[in-house]
Amino acid sequence: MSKTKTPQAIRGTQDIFGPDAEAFAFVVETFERVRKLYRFRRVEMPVFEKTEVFSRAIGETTDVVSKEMYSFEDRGQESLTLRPEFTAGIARAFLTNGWQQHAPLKVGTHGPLFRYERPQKGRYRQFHQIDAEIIGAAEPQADVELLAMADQLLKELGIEGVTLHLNTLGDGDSREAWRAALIEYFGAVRDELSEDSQERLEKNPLRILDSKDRRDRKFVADAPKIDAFLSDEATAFFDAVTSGLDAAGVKWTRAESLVRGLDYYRHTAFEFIPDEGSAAADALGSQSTILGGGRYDGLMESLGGAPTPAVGWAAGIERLAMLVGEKGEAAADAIVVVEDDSLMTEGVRTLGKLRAEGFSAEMIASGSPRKRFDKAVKAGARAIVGFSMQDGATNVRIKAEHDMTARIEAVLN
RNA sequence: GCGAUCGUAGCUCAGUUGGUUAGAGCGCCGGUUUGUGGUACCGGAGGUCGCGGGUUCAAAUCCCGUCGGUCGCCCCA
Repeated sequence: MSKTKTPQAIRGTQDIFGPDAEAFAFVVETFERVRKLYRFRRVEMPVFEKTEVFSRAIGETTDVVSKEMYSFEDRGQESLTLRPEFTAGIARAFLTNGWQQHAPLKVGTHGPLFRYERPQKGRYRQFHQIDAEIIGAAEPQADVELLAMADQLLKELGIEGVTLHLNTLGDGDSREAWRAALIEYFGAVRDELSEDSQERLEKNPLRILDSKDRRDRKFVADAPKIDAFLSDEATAFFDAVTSGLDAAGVKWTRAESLVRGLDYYRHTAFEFIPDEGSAAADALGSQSTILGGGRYDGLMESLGGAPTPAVGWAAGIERLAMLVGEKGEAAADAIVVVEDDSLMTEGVRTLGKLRAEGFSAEMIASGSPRKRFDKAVKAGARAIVGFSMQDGATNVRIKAEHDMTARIEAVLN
């Protein structure tokens, strides 16, 4: 006789339950409410796409594409990939569904994403994001609206001690010129850089700017600044974004070394980051960004579409949930206690009536009859309806908060 | 991919330099007690000490491997 082994959950996945699940739901519900406030339309996207959707949109050389994707061949020998982010799929949908007709299109969504990474605090292999995008809007006003929405969301979630870090990467030409200057600057001191940054020099020199290594940091301060390479248009665009944010009452701070990891970003780049020493920073460990995004004017072309300006952001639901505090499960409006099994029918009938009247209700009718009422008391419902037998007659007892007693009686009669 | 650390009942943990049948609290189930109520007492179920090797007369305890958790690097939300 061999015992069947219980399969383990896959590494980096979570079974979210109890207070964590409540916090998760609170984040999603708040996002949905704010989304409607800002008139973003809801979209539901596929969880997987052709691999090229991501490899072309995000960039072959990025870590996400080169070593973190869950890719597989389906039965038709097509290479598919579990979405590591939302933006690429939404861009693909915009092109393949003719959503150009709705431009400027504001959409929001949320759901699971997949990245093959080493799990740690606030980082999972299947994780969840909320996501907002404005597609087909070249105006800086779009950036402002998107950021105002993010800012309000965080406020409504009750998250404090978080600041919007804002930067511009300029247009394509500005970005390339800056990149070349950075390679030249850091290349001159190559041997003094950290091993990681020597590698970044080849692959993604912008990344050296936010290296945590002390050996790199002393050079970062004097590195070429993007501002010196911005075209007049790019400067004007960024000015319009910042003055718009001020007008909208969104606090921000300039972060000259803020860059984004994915290739498609242009102009505005931003992250909401907990302030140093804040409770939020402690709660998040080394995962500092809770919401990040930017403008991705070049993305549509990489997918074979017409040039289409767009901005978007995404935020990790798990990370936000860690910051919203304990969310207890709500107590039941009523608990029906059947203290004698012969009264089960009465109990079931009453339970149905209560629920039909909009009371959240559950029944306790198992275990030791004498302990059932105590269980209900412990569960902390707003009202308890007890059915018991006394001298051969049915006895109904209601223990409830003041106004509840009358309301429950009204339902029972 | 790299590094650190941990893995004993459902949960939180104890288990002395390796040495009888591995323990506690909480929770769960049952009984008694109380009786308009979250009481107290008694009893019970529940563990191949993550898994696999090794050392030893003897391993929860030491060694190796592996899987998993946690935290950090990288990367990112």
